[in-house]
Amino acid sequence: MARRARGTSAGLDREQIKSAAVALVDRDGLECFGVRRLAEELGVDPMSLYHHVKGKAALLDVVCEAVLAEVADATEGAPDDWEEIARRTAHSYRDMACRHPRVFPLLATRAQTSPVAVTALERLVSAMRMAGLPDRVAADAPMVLFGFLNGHLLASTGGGPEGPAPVPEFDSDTYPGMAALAPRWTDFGSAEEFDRMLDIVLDGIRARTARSA
Amino acid sequence: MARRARGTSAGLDREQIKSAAVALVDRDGLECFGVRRLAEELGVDPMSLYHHVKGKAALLDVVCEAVLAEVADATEGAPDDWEEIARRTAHSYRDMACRHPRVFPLLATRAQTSPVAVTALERLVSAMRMAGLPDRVAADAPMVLFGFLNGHLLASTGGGPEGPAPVPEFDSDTYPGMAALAPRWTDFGSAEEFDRMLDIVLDGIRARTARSA
DNA sequence: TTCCTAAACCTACGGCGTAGGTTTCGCTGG
DNA sequence: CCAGCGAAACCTACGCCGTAGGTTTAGGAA
Repeated sequence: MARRARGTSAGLDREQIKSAAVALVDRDGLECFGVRRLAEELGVDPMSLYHHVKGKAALLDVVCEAVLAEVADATEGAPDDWEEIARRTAHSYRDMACRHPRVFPLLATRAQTSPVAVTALERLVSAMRMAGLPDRVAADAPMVLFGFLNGHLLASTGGGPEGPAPVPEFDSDTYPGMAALAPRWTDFGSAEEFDRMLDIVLDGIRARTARSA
Repeated sequence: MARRARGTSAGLDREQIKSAAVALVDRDGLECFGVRRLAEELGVDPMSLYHHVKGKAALLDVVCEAVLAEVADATEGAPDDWEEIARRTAHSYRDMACRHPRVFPLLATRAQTSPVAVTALERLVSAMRMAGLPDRVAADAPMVLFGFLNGHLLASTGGGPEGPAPVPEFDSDTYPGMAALAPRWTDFGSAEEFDRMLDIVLDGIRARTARSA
């Protein structure tokens, strides 16, 4: 890397740092991510980054914020059907996870209270209440949904673009049930599997609504 | 720490290392965990650990294995009702997560193919098939269940014994639905909330079973 | 023109994981 | 009884890491 004279501007700004950070995590993973690596990527002294971002933790926050923003407008112009909104949100969230499998563990681990996350929740929650779902269900449902989404996508993206580890074989003597079902798991991580599971979760919300009515 | 002469035995063994590692992560968290720290805790040279465990990654594997073993015999002597098995497994899993909130992110992030995990799954899956659930549902259901468990417990333990961050307040103008439901979220992370959500998931599995019949 | 500030760079520190080498204890075969 | 050998410990050293604190300079404000 060509060195820069001391007072010379490197033209750094937050936006540039943000996209470089996302690209770096996408390419090399969280393990390798660091201030020095990112600085090298940008052709800049590591310490220069501290003028724009507080430190490594703040950099990771920025990365989260960036990928979460991609999922923001999933329900733009959708009907007011809460189930349709839930489906679109879930799909949009999954698409993001597939685009950034190495960033996703960061999202699932941290509590999401950023405006974009809250806005998406608000859209879903208000549609549910509008449809007459009891508050109890409308409050629990999004938690179940995002619990499932985070857990499943964490497993099915496997923290990398190689996708999840293939389901192993099971000894049919000690694990007869597992061995019998193994063929059903060959599509682990696929869109079809995701849709089936999402159906189960939404079925649950609907059933719970019916019960409490 | 008192130094030991070079050939003197420190009486290290895998079991001792394992429990010390779990205790260290429980106390100080994953961030601070490291070979040197653990060695200091054991009153031992860092390099001595390498005689028993391959390295840091293997240490974390050992920690996972240890806490997962705690959840092994949750369904000992349970009836063959798949729903009861699912409930017991879920509760036992949650108890473990609450006991080791700082270890849990490790579990949720890695694919679980260890014998104890497979055994627990086998118990659930075979009960489902015995009860006449279609293979399609019996295959999907555990994935939904553990997806939900991992995602929700990750969020509700918040990676530390302080529990999750309290749900923030919402501006009732921009987020009317969220603001209205906020009182319902004050028990976030509680056992009651967990049971309600588990009910929703099990409702979903039951509903899906009914539909495919 | 002069000065100030923002943004860059440089140096240095303590901590990390771990590769490779050295020392000593305790067992075991002769 | 003792030679030798392997296991288990220790020590040194290397190259990373995050970042605190200091220095330099370009460019705008007075």
